[in-house]
Amino acid sequence: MQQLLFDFIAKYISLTDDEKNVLLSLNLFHSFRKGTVILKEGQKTNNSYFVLKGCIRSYYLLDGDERTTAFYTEMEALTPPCAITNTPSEYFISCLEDTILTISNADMTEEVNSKFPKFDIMCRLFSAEMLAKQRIDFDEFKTSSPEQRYLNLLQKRPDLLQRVPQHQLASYLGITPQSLSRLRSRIVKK
Amino acid sequence: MQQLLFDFIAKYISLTDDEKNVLLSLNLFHSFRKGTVILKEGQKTNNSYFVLKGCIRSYYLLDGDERTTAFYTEMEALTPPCAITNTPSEYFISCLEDTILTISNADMTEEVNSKFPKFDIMCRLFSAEMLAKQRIDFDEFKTSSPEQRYLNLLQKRPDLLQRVPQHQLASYLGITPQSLSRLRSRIVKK
DNA sequence: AGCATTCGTTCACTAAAGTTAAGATATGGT
DNA sequence: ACCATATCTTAACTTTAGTGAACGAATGCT
Repeated sequence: MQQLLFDFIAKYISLTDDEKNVLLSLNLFHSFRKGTVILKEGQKTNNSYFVLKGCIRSYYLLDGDERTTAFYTEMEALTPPCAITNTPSEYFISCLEDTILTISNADMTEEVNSKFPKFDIMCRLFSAEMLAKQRIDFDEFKTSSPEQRYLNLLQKRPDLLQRVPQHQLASYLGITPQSLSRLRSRIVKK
Repeated sequence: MQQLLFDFIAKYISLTDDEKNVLLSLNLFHSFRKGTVILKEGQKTNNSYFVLKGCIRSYYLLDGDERTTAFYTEMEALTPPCAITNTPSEYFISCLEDTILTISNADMTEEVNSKFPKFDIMCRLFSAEMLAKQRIDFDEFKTSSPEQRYLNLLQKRPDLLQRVPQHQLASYLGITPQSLSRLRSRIVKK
């Protein structure tokens, strides 16, 4: 697991053994069983999560039912907006599978970044990259119909279709489970 | 204009006069007339834009018609995904109004950040903030109907309704101009 | 194994958005 | 002021999504 993290960081900056040891001393690694709710609505946190193995999912509870907005799998990072704005969380995060995460918070980030300023550089590069990715996702979502969005997902993240229950995929696509089921049978007919 | 920029930066880090002068020496400020296309599809750039005054808009050209995905107004920043991935742009950016921007690129960022490492900190904080904002926007978009999205926009960015032609707003909301017109008259009736 | 719950599909019906077209206004350029 | 173009609205029709309900299959629990 540690190596997975170091390999990921190596894409942005190179670490000395000293620096690696500082990271290891932070007790970043955490395991959760499938179904564990990591963050609840209304709860405050300034944690950031980085998925080493498994899958986590963010969802809102609106009118009594869940609205899934994102899935995070291997090598993807999630800092809940509430951690930035320092307000109670608007949504839940739970583990779709047995999952291993790193969990860090703003204080840890500040500490590491002040010891090793190049971490700021990595954070900046990684943030910019995530921002660009998310922008593209959002744009694609806006400019497509539900059917196109499903086909797009089929192409870009076929693993999700295997890992995720269909009703969660549906709300991720911005539609109801019934619509997704219909849409799928429509596609098969073609 | 310069003061607007410095005030904005001051929200994240404090600048010495020396540092301000370095920024001023970079020739960041640019004016454009309404309608000017700043970035074209297929074009490569690694520019980032920050709106000091006016409004710019990003849009795709799909099947011959424009699909607006975002508006950026005062104190909002845009780094096109193509500037991160170093690929040709998938979309256009144009000025909705007479607009004053700062334009910077990756080289300038690297140079300033290496001279004054605290810029990395500002970039990191600002990126994280934008990421959180965009995430919330995306989530709201996914979990709402077109009508709710319109009402939401009315609350959160009423200025846009004044500044932006309706057919551009429609595609920003992910619907056709006809649907927006219909939806509006539906709301008035209630 | 038995039971309850969750999940996916189907159906009938309703509501809303897409599409095509037409007409009315507004806008910009010369 | 004039014309061409862009913009907004309305309407009729088609397609698709939302809703509520029913059913069977799969899943999880004890």
